[in-house]
Amino acid sequence: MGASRPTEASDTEVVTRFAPSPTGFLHIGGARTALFNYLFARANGGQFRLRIEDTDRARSTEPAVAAIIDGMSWLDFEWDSEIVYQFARSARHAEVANSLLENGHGYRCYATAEELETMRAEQRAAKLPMRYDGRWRDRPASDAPEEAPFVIRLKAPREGSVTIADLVQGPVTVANAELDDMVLLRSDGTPTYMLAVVVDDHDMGVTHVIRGDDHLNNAFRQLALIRALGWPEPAYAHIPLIHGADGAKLSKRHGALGVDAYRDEMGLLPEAVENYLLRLGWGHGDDEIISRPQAIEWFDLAAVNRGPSRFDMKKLESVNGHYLRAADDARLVVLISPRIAAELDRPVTDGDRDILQRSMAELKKRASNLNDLAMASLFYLRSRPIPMDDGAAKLLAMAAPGVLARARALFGSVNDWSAAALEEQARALAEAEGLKLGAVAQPLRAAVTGSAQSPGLFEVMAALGRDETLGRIDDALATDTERATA
RNA sequence: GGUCCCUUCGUCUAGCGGUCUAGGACGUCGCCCUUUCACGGCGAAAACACGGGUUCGAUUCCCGUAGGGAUCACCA
Repeated sequence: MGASRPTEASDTEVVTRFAPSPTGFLHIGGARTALFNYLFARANGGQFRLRIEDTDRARSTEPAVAAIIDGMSWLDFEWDSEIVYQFARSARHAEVANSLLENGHGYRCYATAEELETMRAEQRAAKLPMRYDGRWRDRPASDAPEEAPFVIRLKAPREGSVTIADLVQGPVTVANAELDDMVLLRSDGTPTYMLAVVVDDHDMGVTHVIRGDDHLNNAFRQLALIRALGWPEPAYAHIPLIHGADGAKLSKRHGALGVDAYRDEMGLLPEAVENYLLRLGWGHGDDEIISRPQAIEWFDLAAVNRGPSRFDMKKLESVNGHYLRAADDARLVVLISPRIAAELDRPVTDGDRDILQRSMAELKKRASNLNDLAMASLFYLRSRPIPMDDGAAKLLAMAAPGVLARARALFGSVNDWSAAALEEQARALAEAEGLKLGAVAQPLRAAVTGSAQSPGLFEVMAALGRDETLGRIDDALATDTERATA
């Protein structure tokens, strides 16, 4: 791969990147980092690139790479150019480290791991900050033990300080004395993360590094490397991390889930997750529901809050409910079909899809996620006799004697099987019986839907059709008789 | 512990010296709509962490305190 650059960016074009390490799924915090990078690039007419940081061979896995790409695709964060795999570029990383040896900004360090551990233990005991003491920094090459393994360290400046004009955090200054000479190339010749990011960002033409603020401290070390190399400095934007509801950091070990879980297990829509993530740590006046194009127009790094924000599932669900109601009915039918098939333990037929499609407008108002939507849709598709839940059984038991039977007789003679006509009949019956409409409708709802809650009863009856509706009422009547005679 | 960052309703946020008796959203609680449940509508309770400055005037600027977070590897 050598010094070739995957894509050469022009001097003025904005280039951002999302650089996850494939050690697990794409978690929610990573998704937000990706979103901000994506939005910033698009807002500035620049490029958004994806880099897989797989230099940690022990922890990187192929399925994780697939999961990240899958998550990015689901969220529709389209990246430009090809994906850069960091491990494949290790020769170039080594080349850069060696060039530092030549220009005097790097040096070989022969300290062993045990030696360094002893050094740290002493520092710890003396309550001193734990830093590499630079023991090989100025030693002549003649001191080098023969055939001994060594690492290449950066000869970082020890005087003065560095200030980063962070686009989110504002100016942040750290004294060089706080930083030690970091390892760039390990003794086995592989690059460290610090070296790899700097080289890859440079070679990819990255102009704006937008990442979690857990990297803020790293930025100073990376800047020192960039300066030693004489390369142009990117702009930095360190966005705060997302915390769990308990205020603790949301990590893979602590409650963070992959975006696939939000999709599959929680039944959320990608546009809802995106909207929620956008509003977490960023705001635009009182706006809550913000479309992708609108976000691209409005998004700016300066408005990103500096403190971490807590993840609130309730609000995410609410935003999802909004997008669910706005979603196309046919799309929702497709999305809930697999869930329904699993629940019913049979394939979803064209007829099923047809009735779901016709009922979706009402169904989706009652759900805030696809799981609930699927569950609420089930009663349309169950075969007779449909199961009664407790609420339904209670309604049936408490119904005025004979109303259900008289309603059955009445509907049996109805010719116009439309919601409006059915309602008219029911109202007439209620009036004749001296009952409120609810006293007639509720037992009917129980019989027809098996539940005490459902979309509008007459719409349901119309969607179910005459035969199915009448059959279900008959089933309820039959069990009622059985109970009476038992 | 060192260094760095942060601090407005329970949560996400608006606010960028006077318009703040602090606005919106989620959640919570009422009411309305209504054949149930939702949706929708209306309304309520709910916050500027604390202490000093600066200023005619601080939620807004500065400094402390407290609290929270990040980071200190031949991991990324």
